[in-house]
Amino acid sequence: MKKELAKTYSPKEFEDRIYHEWEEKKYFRAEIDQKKKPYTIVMPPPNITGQLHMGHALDCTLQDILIRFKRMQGYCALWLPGTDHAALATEAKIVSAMKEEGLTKYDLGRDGFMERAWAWNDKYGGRIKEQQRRMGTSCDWSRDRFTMDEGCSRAVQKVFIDLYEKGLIYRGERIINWCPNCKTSISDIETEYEEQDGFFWHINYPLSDGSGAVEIATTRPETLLGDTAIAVHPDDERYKNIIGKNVKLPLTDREIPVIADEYVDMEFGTGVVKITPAHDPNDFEVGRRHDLPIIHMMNDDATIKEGVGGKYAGMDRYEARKAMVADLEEQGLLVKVEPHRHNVGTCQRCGTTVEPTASLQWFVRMKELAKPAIDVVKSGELRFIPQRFENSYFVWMENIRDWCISRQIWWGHRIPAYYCQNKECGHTEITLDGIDKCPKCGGKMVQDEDTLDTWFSSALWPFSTLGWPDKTEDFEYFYPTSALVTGYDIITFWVSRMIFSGLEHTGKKPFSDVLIHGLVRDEQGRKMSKSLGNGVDPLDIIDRFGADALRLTLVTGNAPGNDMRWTETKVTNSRNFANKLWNASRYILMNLPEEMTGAVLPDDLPIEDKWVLSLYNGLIKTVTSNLESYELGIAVQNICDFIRDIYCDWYIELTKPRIAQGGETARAAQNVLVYIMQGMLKLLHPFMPFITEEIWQSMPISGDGNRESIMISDWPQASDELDFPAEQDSFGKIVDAIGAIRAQRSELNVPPSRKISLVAETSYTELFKSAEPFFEKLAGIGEFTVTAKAEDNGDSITLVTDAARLFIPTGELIDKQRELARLEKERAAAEKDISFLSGKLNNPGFLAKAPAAQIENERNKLAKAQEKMEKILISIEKLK
RNA sequence: GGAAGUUUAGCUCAGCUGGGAGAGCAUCUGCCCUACAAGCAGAGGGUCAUAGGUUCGAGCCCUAUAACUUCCACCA
Repeated sequence: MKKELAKTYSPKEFEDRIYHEWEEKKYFRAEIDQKKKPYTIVMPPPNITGQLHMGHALDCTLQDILIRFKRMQGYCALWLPGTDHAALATEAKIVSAMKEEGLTKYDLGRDGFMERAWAWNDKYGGRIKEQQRRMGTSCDWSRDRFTMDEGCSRAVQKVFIDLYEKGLIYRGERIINWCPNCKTSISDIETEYEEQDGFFWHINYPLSDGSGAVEIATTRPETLLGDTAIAVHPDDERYKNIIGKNVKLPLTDREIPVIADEYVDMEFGTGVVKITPAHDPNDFEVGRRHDLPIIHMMNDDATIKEGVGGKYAGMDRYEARKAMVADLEEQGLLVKVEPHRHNVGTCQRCGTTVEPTASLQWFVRMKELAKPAIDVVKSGELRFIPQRFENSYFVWMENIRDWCISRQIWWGHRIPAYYCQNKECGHTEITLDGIDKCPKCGGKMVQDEDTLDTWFSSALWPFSTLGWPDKTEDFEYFYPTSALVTGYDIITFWVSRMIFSGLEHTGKKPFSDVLIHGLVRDEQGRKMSKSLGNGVDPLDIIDRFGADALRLTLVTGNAPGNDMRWTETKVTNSRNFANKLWNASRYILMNLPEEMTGAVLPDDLPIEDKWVLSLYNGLIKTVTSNLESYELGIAVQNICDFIRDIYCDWYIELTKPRIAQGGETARAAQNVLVYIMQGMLKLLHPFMPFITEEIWQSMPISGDGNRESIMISDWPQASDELDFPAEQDSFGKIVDAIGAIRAQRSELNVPPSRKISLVAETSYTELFKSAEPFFEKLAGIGEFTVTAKAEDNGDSITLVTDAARLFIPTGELIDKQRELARLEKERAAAEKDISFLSGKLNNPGFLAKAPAAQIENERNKLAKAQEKMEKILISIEKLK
């Protein structure tokens, strides 16, 4: 029912209220309807450690736009929300919170710690959902999921077992990245390399036969405790004679062999490499080829191990390095120290320098899984928007290495592997049900202590959330999902893993389109980060400007995959636009008759109504196609431009005289005003859901829109009945003429309050005559004459459009020179046009090869330019 | 070392498959015209990074160059 709009736009007054209404009325719920087509988006689950930041706000906005658009288009639209347990990130937070109480996780034990972790989830898991509600997210909260809830956990276990049975998961000793602070393995992509200044220590390893020493160069001298060989290139003439000999390993009493391996680069360093299989990936491979022993020389906290470390045992790795270098120097084995800049791997979570370590871990064999995941994108069945991101996806997938999925932490899905404690037997059993007795030997079975990489569960998100592995109704109906919206920063972590997991476990791609967005940066283009303190809090922006303004800001002028800079003036602009729309609506409502119940377009409409309807019809087509091709920024630009420039600045102003006049003509205008307003609100609704709903509910709504909420109204359809190309073109001539007069008035500093006379000479006399009220109202014309042939006495200012010559009599003598100069400028401009266009049309190549429509178009432009030129020339002649 | 992106008005950025360069902000001018000064009407401002090429026609396609950004790999 119609209700009053508040005097000023203050989103605080209605945003929360409207959201609750929507939620109460269950508009967000996707009820399966076999008559409708499904449209599904699964939300990238935010971490339970987090709170809403600009990245989420952007992510949220884009998804909400798509889902609201599709819902209005008549799809059964499901947006499925949820949260991620974020294994290591969360555990680290809990551990550090406990530290303040003076507790470690070992004080609590595994069960006690898990209790805390679940309590943490209860406390913080819900927070971000409240924040998302404030953004206006229309997701189906009844289907809310968590990566560690029962269903998702079951999917994880099932996948683990399936992969194991297919031989795609194995346990083995490999070099992994070990974080000595988090005390867990991390995967390759969780390791971030940063360039650091370091040194090259040149150390002499004495030959055991006393025939001299071999100089090696290393950046990590402490690892020599784990050396089990030194290597040279087999073709290296310098060292051929020492291959097979032994060297004395400094600071120890061990002797190790000199081996030959092609891995060694003769050009680099001294051409001799120390081989530490336990602490370097390449050395590990060399060690395997040469069957070298693996000596672990560090504990899990990166202190030197008892037993191998001698006097250095117990020291931290850097402390040991210092001590060892000092000792080497003392023994005369240190040849030299060179500064050296190199890349050092650090832990993505805590920044600690990782220690590559040979360790017994679980891995997913990736080669086989990667292939179909590459093919599905290559074939175009699954696409990235923008497409360029497919490139890095391919590069990563094609060079993929096995994925280390076991983590030495407690918060996560525990690996369903059980090991027989009987050393003779050593049987491994993978099972969903706990098992304590070995099926082979009857010995005691103990479950693997480790949990799974957090991405192992998020990789299953598109189907685990829909009930898989059960063939639920949801899964059957909504899967595969339609679009995935996420930032380019997690394509490898997440998107790629969902793709191969979906294909492997469900036999189908998990989604069709991946819409990639960029990062929201600060005003100086820096990443928003906690350490810099340059983050902008979306909630603060919502408090001050409203969620609609925030959303509009995030989507305006942004193209897929591109970063954007955050500035507050952008939000002010968005808020100003909202205010504009608000006031336009208020104006319309103020002038509507009480009894009006809906907008009905009369059969017989004046030209300006047809003009605006025709433009509006074009807008529907453009915006719909923009949205369908993920051009969200362009779509919203088009909508806003129309609302501001066409609807407010022109059409409302055009109808004011009619409204004031009252009667039939006013009634028609009111109907058109409301009709288009409804349509604009619908088009804008996905972008600015709150304000459009608030206005919608205050409007007299009829027809298909006679519903209680814009959210569930139908998306506007372009139609031939709204298409008036002739009127659109004709009225364009009036708009041109008024524009020309306004510009001239402004140039001459004629105040808007002062009426001027106008004589219009045109062949469109009827058209111009009928437009008199517009000239009066919008161009400040007092006396208005339209004629097919004007008496040109040379005492008027003459404006020329391609449809008319417009004379503004000055009353007194005009400055002939100045007027001539102005006309001369116009003539030059017209001449430039003509020469450009006729040049084009005289070009045989253009005529032969350009499409016919293009040629026709250029011909029309030329004809108009020539008409205009004729008029200008006449005026110049008269003036002279 | 490999790859991708960016370079367009003073600033922030659009510009879909090639058809005479756009928006917002900022600047300047004039306006409180009963929806809106969070506004209205105008104006100025660009060799589309550089050099070649393809084409009837290039901001857009190709090649090279420069600067900046990012991702991947990682030689001890």
